[in-house]
Amino acid sequence: MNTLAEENYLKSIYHLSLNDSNVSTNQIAAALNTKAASVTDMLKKLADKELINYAKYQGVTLTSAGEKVALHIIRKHRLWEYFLVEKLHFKWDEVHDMAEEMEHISSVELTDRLDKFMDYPKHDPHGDPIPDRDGKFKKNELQPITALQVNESGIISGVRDHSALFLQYLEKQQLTIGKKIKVTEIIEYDQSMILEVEQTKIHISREAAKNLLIVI
Amino acid sequence: MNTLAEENYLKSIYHLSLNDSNVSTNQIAAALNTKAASVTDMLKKLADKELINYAKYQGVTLTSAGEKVALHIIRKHRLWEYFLVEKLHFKWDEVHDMAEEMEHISSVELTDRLDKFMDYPKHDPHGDPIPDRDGKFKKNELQPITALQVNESGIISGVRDHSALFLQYLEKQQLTIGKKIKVTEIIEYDQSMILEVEQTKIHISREAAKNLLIVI
DNA sequence: TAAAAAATTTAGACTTGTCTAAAAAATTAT
DNA sequence: ATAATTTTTTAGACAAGTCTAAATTTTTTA
Ligand SMILES: [Mn+2]
Ligand SMILES: [Mn+2]
Ligand SMILES: [Mn+2]
Ligand SMILES: [Mn+2]
Repeated sequence: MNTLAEENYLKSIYHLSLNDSNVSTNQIAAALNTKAASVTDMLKKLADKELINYAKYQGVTLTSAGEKVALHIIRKHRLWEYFLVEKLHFKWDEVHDMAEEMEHISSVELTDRLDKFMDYPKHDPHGDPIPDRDGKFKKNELQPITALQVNESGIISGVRDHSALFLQYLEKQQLTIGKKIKVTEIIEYDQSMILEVEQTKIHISREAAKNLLIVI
Repeated sequence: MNTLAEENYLKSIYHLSLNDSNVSTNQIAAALNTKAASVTDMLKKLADKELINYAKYQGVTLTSAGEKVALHIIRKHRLWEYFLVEKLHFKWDEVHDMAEEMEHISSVELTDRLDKFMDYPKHDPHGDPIPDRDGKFKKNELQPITALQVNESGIISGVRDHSALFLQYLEKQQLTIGKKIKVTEIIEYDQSMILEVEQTKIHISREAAKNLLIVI
């Protein structure tokens, strides 16, 4: 059906589309660790297959066929991440690269049975929503904790940075999905925040705070 | 490390080696549904990587490095087949093609944890032994039921033909792994066999009998 | 609004894995 | 032991996906 490379391009375009409605060649090249010239070549192929809308120099958007493919890959990625953490007991910072391979396993029946086996999880280990077999999911209404004032609270529900380094840092600070946090102080000098999590106080930089998402 | 194509070649060479010590170019081409010329090209690459012993026109054998790679792929193939049948409740004739994709998932840690998750199964759904992480496994001492005389018994433990058609046929006849069978009659005319399985009599052709393996 | 800078595309090349057709080697038959 | 047949390898080509360098277009700056 679609090649591995095509699938990876569609997935990247989907993710980049969440921030910018038109995705540029250079953005895709950066995301996929490749060169702009290679991206241009692939965009022509994807446009021929009517998976993207592409006009030279104008950037791209996914067609609804392309979005469907992208969401199916993302569904598989997140289901396998959930499997790896919940069934095989990997840590949340260990599963992304494995899921990058597993998301390309093609069987739809397998995907649906995996979903059932795990009792239809709604979110992956990083708090990202898992699309159902039709590609539908509830959009997370998450905010960075920098949106909170002193004495306001929220529940940790996602991350903006998925790097192993950040995830490990959060784990060490007990700042994991589902934990309730309260802002006890915002340091005026550098806007860093002091949080209360399960009776302990934790000091995090504004940089980290921007990447930690909560539901209020 | 090794490409998907390289892995498939090594696996085929391993399987063919079980019947013939030296594997020919044409045998590999037939097994992989490709052309002899393509095989020759790949054999040169695998020989350069010291995964096979290859001398022009002489056929090939795996080096011990090559065998190690092949056994690791086969380990993954059989573990995933077991997973698909035991955890996701697929039928034994449905899992092979999915496992052909899943066997290329690279993480060794994932493979070992999957093994543990399923409590270290020794055989896949078709009765084939699952190599451990060092590539070791007990060689099955199986015989086709054609080796039995009238009134002799055995336990169904494997198949020689893995096609969905044969597996579905066996399933329908209740001839599944673990069942005890007794030969009640061998028809002189065509050597077909009448078996007793759980109080019922089943008539199978010699052709089918040759592909059904038992332990005595 | 014209020049400079940045982004994007084109041109041409390379790698992997495949193919067909032709040549060479090995095997089988007479 | 030679001829015929089969097997295997070589030669040359092609598609997918990538790259560098050069050309083109768009955007920014002055
Ligand atoms: Mn991930
Ligand atoms: Mn994730
Ligand atoms: Mn199989
Ligand atoms: Mn099997």
